[in-house]
Amino acid sequence: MGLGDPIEIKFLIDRGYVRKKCPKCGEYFWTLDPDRETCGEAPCEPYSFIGRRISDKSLDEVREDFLRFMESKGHTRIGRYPVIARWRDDLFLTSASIVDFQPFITAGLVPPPANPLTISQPCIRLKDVDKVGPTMGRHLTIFEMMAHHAFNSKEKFIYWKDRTVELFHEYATRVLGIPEEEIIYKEGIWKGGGNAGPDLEPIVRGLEIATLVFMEYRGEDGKYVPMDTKVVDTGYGLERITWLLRGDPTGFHSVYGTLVDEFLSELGIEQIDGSLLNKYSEVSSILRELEKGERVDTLRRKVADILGVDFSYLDSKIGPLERAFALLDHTKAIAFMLADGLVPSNVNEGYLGRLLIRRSLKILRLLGSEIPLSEFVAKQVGFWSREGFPELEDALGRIVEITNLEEKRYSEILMKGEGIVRDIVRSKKKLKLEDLIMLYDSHGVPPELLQNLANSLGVDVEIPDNFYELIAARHESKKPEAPKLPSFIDQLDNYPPTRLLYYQDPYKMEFNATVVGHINGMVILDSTAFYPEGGGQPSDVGKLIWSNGIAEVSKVEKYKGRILHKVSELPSVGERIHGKVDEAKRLARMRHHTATHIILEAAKQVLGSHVWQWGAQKGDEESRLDITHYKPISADELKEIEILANEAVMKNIPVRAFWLLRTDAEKRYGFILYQGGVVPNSVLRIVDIEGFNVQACGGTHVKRTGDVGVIKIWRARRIQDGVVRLVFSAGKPAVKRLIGAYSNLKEIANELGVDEENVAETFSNAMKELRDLRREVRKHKRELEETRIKQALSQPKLVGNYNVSEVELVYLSLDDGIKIADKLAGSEERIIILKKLGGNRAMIALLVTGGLDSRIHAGNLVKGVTGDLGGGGGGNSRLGRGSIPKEKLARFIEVILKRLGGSL
RNA sequence: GGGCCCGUAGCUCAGAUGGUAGAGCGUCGGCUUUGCAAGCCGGAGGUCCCGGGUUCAAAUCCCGGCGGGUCCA
Repeated sequence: MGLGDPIEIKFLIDRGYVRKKCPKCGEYFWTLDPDRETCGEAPCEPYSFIGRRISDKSLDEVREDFLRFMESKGHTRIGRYPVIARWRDDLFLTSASIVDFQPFITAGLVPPPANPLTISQPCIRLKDVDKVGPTMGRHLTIFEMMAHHAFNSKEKFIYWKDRTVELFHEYATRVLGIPEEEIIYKEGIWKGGGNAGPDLEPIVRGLEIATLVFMEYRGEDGKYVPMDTKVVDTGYGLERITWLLRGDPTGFHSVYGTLVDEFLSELGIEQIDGSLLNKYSEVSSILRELEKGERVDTLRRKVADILGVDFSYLDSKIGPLERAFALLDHTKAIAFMLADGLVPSNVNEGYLGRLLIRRSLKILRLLGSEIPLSEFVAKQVGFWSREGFPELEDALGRIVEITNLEEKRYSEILMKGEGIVRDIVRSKKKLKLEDLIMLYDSHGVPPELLQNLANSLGVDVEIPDNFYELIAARHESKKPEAPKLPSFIDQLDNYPPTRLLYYQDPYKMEFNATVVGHINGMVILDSTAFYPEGGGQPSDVGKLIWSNGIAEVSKVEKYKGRILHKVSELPSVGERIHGKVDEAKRLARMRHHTATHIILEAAKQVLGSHVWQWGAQKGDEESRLDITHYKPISADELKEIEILANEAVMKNIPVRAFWLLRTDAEKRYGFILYQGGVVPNSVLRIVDIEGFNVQACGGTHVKRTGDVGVIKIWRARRIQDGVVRLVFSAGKPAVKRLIGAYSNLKEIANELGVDEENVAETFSNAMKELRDLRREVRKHKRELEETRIKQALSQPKLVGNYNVSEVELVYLSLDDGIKIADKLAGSEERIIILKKLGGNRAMIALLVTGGLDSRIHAGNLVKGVTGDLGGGGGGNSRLGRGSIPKEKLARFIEVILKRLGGSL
């Protein structure tokens, strides 16, 4: 059976279901009613559940009923995973329950935490973010996917298609109370994450409430081939099911209950007539144009037509509601993301968080609300803490703080944007598309928010429909190339995997081994103590020594379990060698590596659980650790982190490294393991600083924290939004630099004549004094120079018809001299020559005042004369300046005076 | 990771084509006013982020660094 074949479920056939084809959408479906025409799903048919209540269960109750039912059918209930997909490097957010188990469990490489299992997983999807609100609850960015999963391997079969459909069927009829004849099963094909399989989508009263996927193929060379593990991947939309049961006017009423009214009254939006909203919801379900990218108001016009109501009336009623609904959804998503440790940023998942926060702020502004966003988010925290997620409450303080910081930053950006718009309008009298693009692209100001401002400045702004596509087009760039595998990668299979001595004993620096082969000028041994580059730890260097040779090892790499040593000389295959790792370097790196784990933990304890390792690089003298944090680390916090880290050192805690099966490790320690990135293995190496910190890590570590020695953090600086880099040293280099720094300090203290404790204060006093003195000196210089210039002006030489004065500046720069001379000359007709000697050149300026410049062009005059004298110059008609060799100065004056005299 | 923008007085920012560093707000002093809101006059306040280069001459042009912002994936 292949993809696209009819999906024949014995269970359904036995119950009398027949297969039909929907004339509207062309899809195949199964129904108990032989006379049924269409597949029953919107838009082929409108919703028929609105206003028809089956039960009034809340979201929380529906969730609990589901999980209990699946437990009664032999499933083990497991807790939710974070909405940030920490265990994956190909996804930022958890977008489906199956995401929790990919890729290792679905591929059969790692056993699942339980089998079969049931879960209700909060998921976030930003793909349909524009539709949240307008579709009255069909689309949400955050929703819960309830699921039961079974992982069928060759060794162990759990259940497959029939049982899956049977489970759904019993749940729908017995637990939810839906009459059997109302359930329609639509056939489909599901693809995602490299896997595929047929699926059945149960439809009830126009709404698809679940997807039952039978994952049995994986993509290979453009074709789908059967998988060894067949996975039952179901997804039950908790929000949709609750909506269906309650028959509320919109999905938001079902999900958010009392919050809907609270939000509306806070926002000052009036309630809308319930029956109109019911009708709007029903009709909107059949208009799928929106999902094809049609504009919202086009959709609304059509609905107004169908309902026979005035468009502008409908628009004024529904518009604000839609925004409030979107705000309900976004603020819930924000609460979950921040609670799960997301730090807003301009990159990665941090950017997705910021996107939702900014969208919400934009909504608030468009609604004219001045209530801080954090108040709405805090309401969500309170609400969902009571509705099954008590863990949100613990993060409330941080959630509010981050939201407020983001709001503050956003208003700053908008204010800046307004200023830029005013400037543009003032100078160009219009706002062009390229200005809008610049504003958004460089400053983050969305054009929608500029319309009011622009109108008030009397300028039209037209935002093209494809504005954001234009932005995207500007950023089209080629995708980063996949990391290149070395050409010899296939030859590696000819050699046995290397035994890794550095894991058996990280302190073993000398060893004996046999050469098993060469590749590309690099040596493969049967075993080695050389650590290859990886996990931010640079590769070891050292020596290989054999009977009649010796070679420097300059670099060590690891591919497919084989370790390659780059050497200066090749020992022949079969040769017994003695290896010596550069011990000093290796020990320094081990200390730095363990110190990295210690500092990370200290930072988490001081700053909060949102702190996550972003990247790290170990060195010999200095290492760095980048962590996520939403504001700069203060000096006090940094001290606290340092003290905590050094206390961990002094406690001399044992550091243990061992291997664990991935699932067991996750169960035992959680996803906090994946600090250094996701390890793509089914077995993880765990580095455990007992009772302090645990991480999955492939590096070499010291035996006890005491071996790290002193930890000193040199500086903390933001390397990008939401990420702070800590630069530190551990052990010897830390001690060396501390000693050096202290002796420097002493020297300065000596110089200042105070003891070390008072250096900072004394120095800042001295600086202040220096500033004051400088100011005073400049004042005096100015006064002295001014009297000299005054004197020169009072005794001008008459050259031709001009009053010419000549001054050599002693105290001031040429610029300052010009200023003073110009001021003193006032409106009198004067020609002033200023000279300033420096090095072996003379700088000169010729100032022409009182309108004389209509007859003499100072710049040209200077340019001509200096040019003849081996210098250069220029300027405008009032002021000419230039420079010449010092010894030509007298000649310069002579020529200038001659020309002034003769130029009549 | 890639692109773009920015760094000038305490703050917000001007400073085409290189040639005497400015404005508004704030601050200080004075005047006007019964007082307040405010108005008028005057003063102080600058390592033009740092370092190189080009040039007779760089806030301005070029290169590098540091710092900030923003967009995209």
